[in-house]
Amino acid sequence: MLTERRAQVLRLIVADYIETATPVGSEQIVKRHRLELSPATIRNEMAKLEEEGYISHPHTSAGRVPSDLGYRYFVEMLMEEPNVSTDEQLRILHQFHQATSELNDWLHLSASVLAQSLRNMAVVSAPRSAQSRFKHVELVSLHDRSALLVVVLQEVKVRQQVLALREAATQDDLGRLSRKLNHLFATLSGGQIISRSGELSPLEEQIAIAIGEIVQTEDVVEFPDPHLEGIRNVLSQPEFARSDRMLDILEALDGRNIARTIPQAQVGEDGVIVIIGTENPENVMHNCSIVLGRYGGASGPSGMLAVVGPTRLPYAKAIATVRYVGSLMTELMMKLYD
Amino acid sequence: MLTERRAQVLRLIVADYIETATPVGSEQIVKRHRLELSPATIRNEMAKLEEEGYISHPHTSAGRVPSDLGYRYFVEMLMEEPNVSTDEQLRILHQFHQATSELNDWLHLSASVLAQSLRNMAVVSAPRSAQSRFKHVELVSLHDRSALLVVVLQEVKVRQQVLALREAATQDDLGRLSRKLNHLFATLSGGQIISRSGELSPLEEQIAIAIGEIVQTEDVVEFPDPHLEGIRNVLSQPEFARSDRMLDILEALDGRNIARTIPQAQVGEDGVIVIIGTENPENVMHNCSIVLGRYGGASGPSGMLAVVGPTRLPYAKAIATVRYVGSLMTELMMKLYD
DNA sequence: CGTTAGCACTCTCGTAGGTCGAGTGCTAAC
DNA sequence: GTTAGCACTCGACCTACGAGAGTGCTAACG
Repeated sequence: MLTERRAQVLRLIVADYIETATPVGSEQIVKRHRLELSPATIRNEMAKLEEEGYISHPHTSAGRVPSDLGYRYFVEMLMEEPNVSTDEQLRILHQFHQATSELNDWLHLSASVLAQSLRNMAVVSAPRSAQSRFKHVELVSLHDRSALLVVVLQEVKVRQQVLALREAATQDDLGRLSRKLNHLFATLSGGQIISRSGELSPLEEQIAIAIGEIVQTEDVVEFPDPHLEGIRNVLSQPEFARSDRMLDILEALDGRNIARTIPQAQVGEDGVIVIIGTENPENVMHNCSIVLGRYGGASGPSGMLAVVGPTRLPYAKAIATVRYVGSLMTELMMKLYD
Repeated sequence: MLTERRAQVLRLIVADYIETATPVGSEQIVKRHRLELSPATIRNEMAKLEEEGYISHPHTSAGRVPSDLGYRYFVEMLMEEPNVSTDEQLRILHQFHQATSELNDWLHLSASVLAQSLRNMAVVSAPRSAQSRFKHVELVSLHDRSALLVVVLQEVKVRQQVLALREAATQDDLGRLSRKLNHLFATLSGGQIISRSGELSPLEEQIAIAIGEIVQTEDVVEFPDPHLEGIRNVLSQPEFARSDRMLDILEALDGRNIARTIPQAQVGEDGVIVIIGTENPENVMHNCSIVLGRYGGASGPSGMLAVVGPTRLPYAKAIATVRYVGSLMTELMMKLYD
């Protein structure tokens, strides 16, 4: 536990560093904040803070930089969590009102808003249920032996696939078949659908299995259809000025493998969790932080939204904004799908 | 028109520069290719080539670098266009065989293959018709007053939208309605659908208009759903080593506004066109080249595939590979959708 | 006349040295 | 406990300099 004054010094170091991105020195700190203390005193406090691991030296004669532990302490104990300013709220609301009723559109929009607001990167995943369930199927004839299979899931996701049919079928045949399967499979899970496919005719069985597999794949994907926005914001941060650093980060994100870099921590109903630098098991993320939230009702499908940036992240604003945007998304989802 | 020998010198300069990315000097060139001439002679030829604008000096004492005009001459007159090597063909075919029958999947795959093969960036757009036409609609009830509208277009694209219904309707109502609209609107364009919506009941009209708008938006988009792959390849090229250059390029691509950067040139049936550096009207692309091809049958929906990289692009291989992958895609499309 | 050897010149790049300024840590005094 | 004073450290920036690559020019050669 830090003494009051020491904590304040830490707070100022973190705040200044987040703002300026340059190591902060003892004299700077007293000047900027008109402290009643001399730089020497601050230096003493800094020495203690460093001893305890909250800050560190890039090299002998540079100012101090918060360590991951320092950021953690800041987030946990020092930061006052602001509400999103009214201006900002209006700006965001305004953008949300332009959202169409297409799921992907507004996921994209949310990511975009977050990224812009925080001048960092944002990731938003599509909603996902604990277990996805079948809702509706439709078969559209393409040729006498091929058809487009369109599956709608309970979470209002639409999946599609072209099937080479085992036997020829007209659109009428397919219409009848769809109706039968819709009736038979309503609200079933992928596994259940597959296990019941044996009792059907060969063609029906083929289609049932295809449907079952589609429904099942949804269960495997952790963060479905992640929308990524604002990579450029992150890359233009000074910590990535060196181009090799840039490439490292891009490597981590390029391959749609963001899922790996975002730990599947449990986020409570309205909670937002913060993962700082080395707290992330993934190596490439060791100098990045993540502010992770969720949207969607307590039960039913829910999704993830996150802000990703260098550890020098404006945590307070990020947390508030993630929470705010999350709540807007929840609201919108309720309105549209429930 | 260049003399035979001068053209050969140009050819070597372009080839070497594409390979090594460093300005090529007169002595280097004779050594590497065991020419029977002295460096001095080459220098004379180089001076002429520079005078005529085919190559240039970065500074007084560096080797020569091809200009856009030089690349153009190379592509037009000097390059022997290789077939894709058999190894490469096999590698690509192998990857194509893993494609699922989902349109987006294999667009993605194609982009990925191109990017990997050429170690540059690839863009592949979804197929698009001159005018898109309605094929099938399905309404899935979500609530008594909201429904998911799923529209299938003739090009086997699926579009979706959540609708707040003007009046309450059960799934049965919606099923009947879908069947009616399917019958009524088969193979119509968006405009036609909208113009016929007046004769319908209010609810039907609402839905018809929504469908019409969905179909119409397809006509506006130039390169629908572009799949972008291999940004990292391009960014790790030495010409983008400086991080500000990287950001410039990312800016050009990040915002899904690739369409602007790729001129909508007419690409013939089996043709591949090459856009070199400043030939592109878009400023940001002034030190990039594009090798642009198309896939799809002569009539009916067709799409675009392209390789994008620095002007120092392996043109010969790029053209061959774009052509090859394009033909595979055409084939696959015929098989699946026709 | 085309080709070539010779040579002075130019420009980049890497290295080494030198100064400046910001910041630290320590000591001693208040 | 706080502070002034001070020596010290180290990166950032500038300059100088030599090495290396490459050029352009001139004059000689076949």
